[in-house]
Order: sequence, then C-alpha cells, then structure tokens
Amino acid sequence: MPVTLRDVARQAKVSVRTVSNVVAGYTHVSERTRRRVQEAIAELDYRPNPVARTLRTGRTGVLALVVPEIDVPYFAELAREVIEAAAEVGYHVMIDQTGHDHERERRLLTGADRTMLFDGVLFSPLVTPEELGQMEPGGTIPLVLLGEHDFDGRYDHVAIDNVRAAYDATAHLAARGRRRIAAIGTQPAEDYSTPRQRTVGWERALRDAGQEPDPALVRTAAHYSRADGYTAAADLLRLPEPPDAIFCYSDLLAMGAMRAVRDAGRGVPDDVAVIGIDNIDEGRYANPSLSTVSLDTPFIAREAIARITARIAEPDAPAVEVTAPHEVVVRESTGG
Amino acid sequence: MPVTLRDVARQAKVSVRTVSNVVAGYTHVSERTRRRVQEAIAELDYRPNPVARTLRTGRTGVLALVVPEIDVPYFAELAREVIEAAAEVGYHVMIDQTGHDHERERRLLTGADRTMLFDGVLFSPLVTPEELGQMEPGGTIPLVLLGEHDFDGRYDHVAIDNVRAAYDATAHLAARGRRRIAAIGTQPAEDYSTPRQRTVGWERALRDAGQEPDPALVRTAAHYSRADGYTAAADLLRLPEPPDAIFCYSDLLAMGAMRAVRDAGRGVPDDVAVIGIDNIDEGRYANPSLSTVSLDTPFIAREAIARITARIAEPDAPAVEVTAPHEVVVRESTGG
DNA sequence: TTGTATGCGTTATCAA
DNA sequence: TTGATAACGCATACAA
Repeated sequence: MPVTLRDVARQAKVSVRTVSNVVAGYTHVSERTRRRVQEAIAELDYRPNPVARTLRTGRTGVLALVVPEIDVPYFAELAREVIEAAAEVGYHVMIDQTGHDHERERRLLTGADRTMLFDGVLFSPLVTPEELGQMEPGGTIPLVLLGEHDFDGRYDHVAIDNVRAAYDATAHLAARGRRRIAAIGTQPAEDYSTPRQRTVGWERALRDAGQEPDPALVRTAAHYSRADGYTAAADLLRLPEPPDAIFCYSDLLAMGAMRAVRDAGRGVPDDVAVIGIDNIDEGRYANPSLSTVSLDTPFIAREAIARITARIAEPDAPAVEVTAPHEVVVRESTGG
Repeated sequence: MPVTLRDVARQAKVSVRTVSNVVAGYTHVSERTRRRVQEAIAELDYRPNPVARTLRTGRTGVLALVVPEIDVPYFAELAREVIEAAAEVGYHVMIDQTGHDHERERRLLTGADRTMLFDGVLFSPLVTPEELGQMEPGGTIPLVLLGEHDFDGRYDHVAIDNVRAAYDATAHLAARGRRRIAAIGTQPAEDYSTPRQRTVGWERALRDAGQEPDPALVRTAAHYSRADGYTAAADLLRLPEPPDAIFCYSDLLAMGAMRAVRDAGRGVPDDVAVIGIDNIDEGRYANPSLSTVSLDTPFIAREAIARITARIAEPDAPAVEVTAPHEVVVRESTGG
C-alpha cells in the first residue's frame, strides 16, 4: 500500500499538482502551502515512485556499464570509479557482462533486451569498431565507447592510445637492453582492435630500437586472464631461443607470465623481464612488483560520465573523442 | 516515437489485449491471430517498454547487490557469479557500493533512495547484525544477507561459518609447527561481526593446539586492502619476538602481508608462513602462491539468487539460513 | 478466444 | 499560484 501523491494531496488539502511542484522543488509555491505539503509528506513518509516518474519523463536515472567480465581487476577498478562518478551526478549504474559473447554484446548494444531501462550506455567493447558500426546501436540510445581508438567518429569516445601505450612499454624493455622481446595478447581471431593496436605498438617500438619483430615470439591469449598468460609464457620459454623479456597486453596476463617464468626455473627480471598494461593494484604488491603502463582509470571514468551526460542532454551534438593519458610505471619486474 | 502495443494492434487489426497476450506467451490465442500479431511485431520492430510493465505489475526485474567495494577481488568475483546466476532467472543486477559508509549502508538498506527500483536486495553488510536489526529494513523489500552468521533469524541468509573458517586456517598453521601465529584483520571499532568471529576462530584453534593467543600478535585492518595488510605485517615484524606465521582475515590482506615480509628481508614461508581467506584467483599465481580458505563463491551466488526469488514469490515464508561450505587450500605460503 | 476500459503514480497541459 | 485532468505504455477485470 504505497503512499502516493494523491494521499499527500488529500492530507495537505491541496491538489496533486501542488504536491508534485513541492517535491520537484518548483519555485512558484507559496511558503505556507509548501510547508503544509512538506508536513504531510513527512507525516505519511511519502516516497516518490521512480518508475512512475520514469514512465512519465522517459528518464530512468540509470546508466549501463557493459564490460566483458566484472571480475577482471581492470574492469572492477574502472567500475568502481564509474559508479562513484555516476553517483555524483545522480545516476545509478547497472553492470552487464558480455563474457566474450559477441551475440550478447550485440544484444546489449542494440538494446533489444531492455529498451528504456537506462538513459545511456558506457560500452567497453571487445568487437572491432567496424563490426560495431554494422550493429546499428539501438535506436538512438546515448552511447559512449571506452577504450577503443580507431573509430570513425560516430560515437563519443574515451579512448586509450593503445599503439602508444604498447610502444612505450616495449621501448622501456628495449632501453633496458633486452634483445628478444616477446608479446602475449594477440587474439585467435583478428577481430579485436585493442590487441591489434598493441601489436602495432610493439612492432614499431622494436623497429625504432633497431630490432626486428619476431613472429615466433608472439602468443595469443583468448581471455586476458592469469591462466592464459601462464600458458603463453610457458610456451615461449620452451623455445630453443626463449625471450629475455615479455610484453603482456594486460597486467593479468603478466601475473600469469611471471608465475610461468618462475615455474620454469628462471628469474624475473634477471632472466626474463616482464611488463604489462593497466596498473592494477595487484601488480604493486606482486613479487617481483610488476612494471606496467598506467591508464588513469579515474580520468576515464570521470570523462565517461561527462560525455554521457552531455550526450543525454544534447543528443545531436557532434561526437567527442578524448584520449586518456598513460605513463610507464617502472617496478622490479623490469629491473626497476 | 516508440512503437507501442496500440501500434501493433492497429497494424495487426486486433485489440491491444490480444497483442499483450501474444507477447506474454499466453496460450489461448488462435494460431492465425498469433501469426498475424507476430508479423506486425516484427514489421514494426516493437519492443515492450519495461518501465510501463513495471508500473503496472510492480516488478522491476532488477536486483540490487550491495557490497562495500566492487573492486575488492572477492566481491568482484562474487558479483560476477551473482550477475550470471541472476541472468539465468531473468533478473538484472544493480551494484551499489557502500564504501565503508554506515550511513550509506543504512540508506541503501531502508530503500530511502530508490523505492520500487528493485525487486530484492542482496546485502553483504559491514555493520553488525544488531545494528542491522535496528535499521528496520525498508518497508518489506525482500532481503537476503550474505556472509554474516550470528543473526537472529529474521532474514534469509547465505552464511559463511566465519569462526570455523578462521579456526581451520589457524589450525593449519599450528599443524605446520608454527608457534607464534599472528592475526591481521580485527577492526578499529568492535562493531563488525565478521572480523570478531574470525578472531574467535583464531583463538580457539590456538587453544586447541595448546598455544595461548597473544594479544601482541593481533593487528587491526580498517579496509581489508593490500595496503592495510602490508602496514600491519610490517608492524608485526618489528616486534622483538616477531611471529613465525600470520593468519590474515582476507586474501587481500595476505597479499600485502607477504610483500611486507619480503621487504623486511625475510622469506615466506620459511621465516613467516601466511594464510588468508577468500581464495581469490590472485593468490594462486602469487609468489609464493597463497594458502587460503576457499569460500565457494558459486554456491553463495546460486543460493543467494534461489533465496531471493523464493522470498519474492512468498514474502511471508519463514526465513532460511544456509551455510556455504569452505575448505583450506594449501599452497606455497604455508610450506605447500 | 478476443475486445473495451481502467488504473499503476507521476508529470505536464490547460484553465482558472 | 493552484486545480482538474490527460497522457506515459502496459496488464488485466470484465464483457462479449
């Protein structure tokens, strides 16, 4: 038996219209009326029904954050920041996991599932921008992309300079005198753009350092997990000429890789240097501590919320792209 | 201009009632009518508006998962499982972080913020059950508690046997011959029950092993973070008679503690054995790998969803308490 | 089996 | 400044 506007109106002997005005903080209400209404609200413990409000206004106050897996530390840390930043501007956040499922990603994006359930979507995609472009994101729900870069400018976009980040990580290894620098994190299928860009950065840095990228030193990783990093690194170490350094496309891969190096009876960084990307807290406390490229998650979260609120306010404004800063964080795993 | 039931009805030349029946999968619809309606739906790309449906039915299809911090690996892993289990029964999950803020915890629980926004709440509380009892959880929103144990039976409850888990961890250290077993994870204020219970388990295990719990070997940790574990362990190691083993109330604390041991120039497990609770993936790959108590997150998630759906279906059924199984996982940090 | 009409609780339009 | 009332889109009681 919820208390409604009507109940409050009856109690305060005014119309629902007036109560609504008071609740909304509307200015044109006489002081006396306002007080009477507020007393009635308090007395009845009235709480506005957000669902009814949404039906009427078309706004839910909820944003969706779509990530592959919430328990990947990078995404968890990002989610935390996003939820906090959203709360500051009055939004709640619903988290959806795509779980590496293209079809699910498509459904979430087109909103086939949940029309009108959220006011905007923050989308950290696995698929290529091209594929995304074919998806015809649902109707016109405000959308901000996170993490991808080489996009055609149709959507708002908080980007990471993946090529540059990978370049910097690899260059750091080369500067430390490493000569056989492996890469872990390409994808089995060539349809993800983040790993492709990171591979480009790796290649460029090597060439700029006068080294030729060796395809035998590249390993795929389907899920950017510790387990995949372990497997890939273990494989690399069985080579006749094993690498003396490994650039991992994520810190999680790097954690697995470091473990594999130890299990192979070699040392990090003496035998094999390791560096990742993401700067997750785990790496700071690892043994040895993990060198990495820090991606400024707070910036990404803040900017994502700024973009989506702007987009919601002005659906037809031109798309904006911002790039999050990054920096190499040197720790023990590269002899730091 | 969204497509509504009425539009579909007009297109299919039937009433809205019939369209609604078809959408709901209602059986008493003639095959011919159904086909006509379905064609109209496809043609117009009709999508039911969940908000309107909610206003009408009073159900949102959304559950809230309330945790202290989503980027604590244990909660992230739990969230992942909860989201998946919820999806299987048609629920979406909204995550709220209380961030160690009692007031915020209270507000979320009483639903002062968001009446009617979700059908149920899965609540992993920091506060004591007693305090929770005084909170008068909002109206009668279905509520399932996660992780607490010594409750008065008013709420559904997926419990962890904290005393037993702590006992088992400590007993394992004692069985390995450790004689000065420290504990990290008590709280500055005595108002959280999980740490209190774990302290009880630690004490009991020591006494059963013929050792006297030494208060000088107990350290508080405000946030169960790596940083707090580090600080506490570093402090313990400066004692004139430092511990030869540390039981941490969470794996995250343990990760910090292990780092502190190394930074103090000592070794894990030779000088100091370390064990945690949670069995987060991070511990498996750590160096040394972390012994821990595994809490069966999938069980907790599955059971939480089962409890909340049952509660939603039958609000007045007696409260149910189930206890999640746990087991000690022995790895390198306690001598393998 | 299907159509008509009402109401969920709110905001917004139009008058007064 | 405030009141009466029509939507928002759906589900369902009641009729047919």
